[in-house]
Amino acid sequence: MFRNIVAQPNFSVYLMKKKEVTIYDLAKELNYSPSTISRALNNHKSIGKKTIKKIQKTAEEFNYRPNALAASLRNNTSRTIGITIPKINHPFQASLITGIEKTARKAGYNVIITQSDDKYKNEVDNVKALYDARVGGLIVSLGMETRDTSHFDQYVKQNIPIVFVDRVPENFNSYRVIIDNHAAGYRATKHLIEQGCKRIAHFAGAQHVNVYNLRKKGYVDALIDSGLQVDEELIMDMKTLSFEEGKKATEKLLKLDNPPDGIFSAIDTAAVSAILYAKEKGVKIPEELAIIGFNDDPISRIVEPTLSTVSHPAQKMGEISTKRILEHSTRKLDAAVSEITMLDTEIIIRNSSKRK
Amino acid sequence: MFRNIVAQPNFSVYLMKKKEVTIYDLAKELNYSPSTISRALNNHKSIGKKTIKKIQKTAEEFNYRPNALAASLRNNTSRTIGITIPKINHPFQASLITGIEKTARKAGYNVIITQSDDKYKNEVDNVKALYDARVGGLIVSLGMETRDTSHFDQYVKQNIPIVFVDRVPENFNSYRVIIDNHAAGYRATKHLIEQGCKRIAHFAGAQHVNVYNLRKKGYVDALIDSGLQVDEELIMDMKTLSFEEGKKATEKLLKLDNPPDGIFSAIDTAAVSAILYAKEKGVKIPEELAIIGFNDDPISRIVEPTLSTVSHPAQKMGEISTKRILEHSTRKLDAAVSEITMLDTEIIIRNSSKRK
DNA sequence: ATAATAAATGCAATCGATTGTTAGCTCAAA
DNA sequence: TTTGAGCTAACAATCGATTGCATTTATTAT
Repeated sequence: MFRNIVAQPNFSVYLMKKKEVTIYDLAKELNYSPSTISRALNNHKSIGKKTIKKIQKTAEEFNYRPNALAASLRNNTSRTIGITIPKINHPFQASLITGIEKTARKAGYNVIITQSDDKYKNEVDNVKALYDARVGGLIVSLGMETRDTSHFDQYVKQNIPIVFVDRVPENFNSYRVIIDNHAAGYRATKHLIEQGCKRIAHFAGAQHVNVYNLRKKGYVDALIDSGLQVDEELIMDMKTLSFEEGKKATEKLLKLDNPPDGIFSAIDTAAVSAILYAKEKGVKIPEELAIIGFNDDPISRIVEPTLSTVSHPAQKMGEISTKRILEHSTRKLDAAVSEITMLDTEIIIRNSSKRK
Repeated sequence: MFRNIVAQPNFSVYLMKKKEVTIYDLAKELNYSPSTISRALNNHKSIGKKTIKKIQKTAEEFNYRPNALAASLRNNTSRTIGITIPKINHPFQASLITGIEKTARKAGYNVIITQSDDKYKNEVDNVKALYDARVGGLIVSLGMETRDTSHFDQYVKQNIPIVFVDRVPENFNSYRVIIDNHAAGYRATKHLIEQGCKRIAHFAGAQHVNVYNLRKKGYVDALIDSGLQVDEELIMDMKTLSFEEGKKATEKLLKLDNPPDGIFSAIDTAAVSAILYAKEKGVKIPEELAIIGFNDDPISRIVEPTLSTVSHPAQKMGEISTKRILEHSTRKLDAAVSEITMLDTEIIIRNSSKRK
């Protein structure tokens, strides 16, 4: 499987960690008290300008690096934000993290990341581990299995802000950063109708998850408002909206006596899968079957025909979530605040649905 | 842009953090000393069985959660791994992180993530910030701009293990987890030759970055070994191997008097871009132009024709990197060890290069 | 020159968990 | 009854930075 090459040049002495430089060392060196060193390094106003200069210069010479653990312990607040999301290597979530990390770092915060893999137990464990690390705030996108949210209670008790993003709980006072899934689902469906679709199928996700539930509601409402029938036969329930599930669903749909002429998929992956399978079966897209997805994943631009979709401002959501946490300490709110930020989505019309 | 809805139910009392439960509280409650509580919670052998039971039960009842900051401070080692990579939202790197996080969490470690965005300054800042957080180990994939590695010296001095992964420095004693880029480049090129290509172009990345340098060397060596000419005109130097760069390069190549009949791209993105552009220009793939990429990104399976590529065991690399760090404390090595783990790659032959 | 004010610095406790050393206790064998 | 093995558990120092309060020094006004 792989080769290993080991070389070990020198022993013993190096095994001991060298004593690190602390403010006490600097204090001794410069004949100041540790308090003065500490204040000088933090540019405290009660310390003289030249003193600050001198101390900071020496600190640099000595390669002094503050111990954030000690500071956090003393202050009882750490400049760390915890994240719990289902999967890091999904385009939407990776972008979400990117936005969080960038914003946090600018503010001098570190980000600890955990992934639940959509398992409830993992989520609970992660939330505990982040608490143990005494994060200053928590950003969460719920796992598929999560129905109970009591694992977050301890944060509220300690007034540690929680921001739920995208996949959020129904009943939990906290910050929320979401998109208008209902409106997005409505518009995506409406778009297909405008392109002349009369029988539109829907690839639906797990219905206890807010985003999938609302996208479906939007779909249903758009049909009703347009005077089209809602046909349960055309609503394909899926667990993960994966490539495989998308294929199976498309297969089923195409076999119907009265197959659909449009598909709104709650996730791009399944939509792309539908395109590929339908093409394989000789169905013309978009003429015979118009398709629209959700997320604007990279594959949606590459598939042929390119996939129409709903874009989800992932990085922006991460950025706003982080800002909520950074602001929290400034504002006089407790963690049980219920503040919802709803971002706009954008329908991106590409070739998989453009008939005119 | 977005709507905000704020509701604030209750004030004052909740603003103060409630005092957290500590081992001292448990000690008082149970009439034990804090030392006993601490040892009991850690299942120390010198504490009686029933005592441990009783203490752990009470801890649970009181919702006690250990303060990892305090423990780390005292022990001078934190169960935290720091990561510095260029970009989180790139498929390869997202998978790398996934592998790291999973392995670390199984061992009870947290993962702090930072991204350099391929900027040297960011990388330096991040490496410092992670040091300040007193991580127990560091996993790094170097940014494009990095040529000097002195920002890692402090880790070596403190015997904090560093694992470089994928994009690694030339001269720095540490752990390294890499793939055999030379062999991969060689085999990819050889594959095109076997398919009958006589004039093979190469999309090359920045040559001071080990992975791109070696892929190119592999390409050149394969040509030479097969008695083909190395034509500098066919080697396209690119900064980021992006979609746009791929397109421009393909444009240039197709305009040559004697255009290539094969392309080996050091990254999938540029390869996909080449496919799309060449198709648009009426060039038949793979008949007139065979293409192979590198990374096995999701888009490589979706593009038409599907892209042949070299798969990079990203999660596995993350897993192994993490294990190196976890093992480090166990083994009697200092951080200046030089241990290289080289993983195999796999050539995946899809339609963009299969002529026979 | 002197009192009064402002500026600069130091003292010592604190955050929560860990651990080497010491001390108390139980039980059994002699 | 005595003694020591074997358990249990406590004391107190430690990790490094922070900060309210006290104290010293410098500066200004009168």
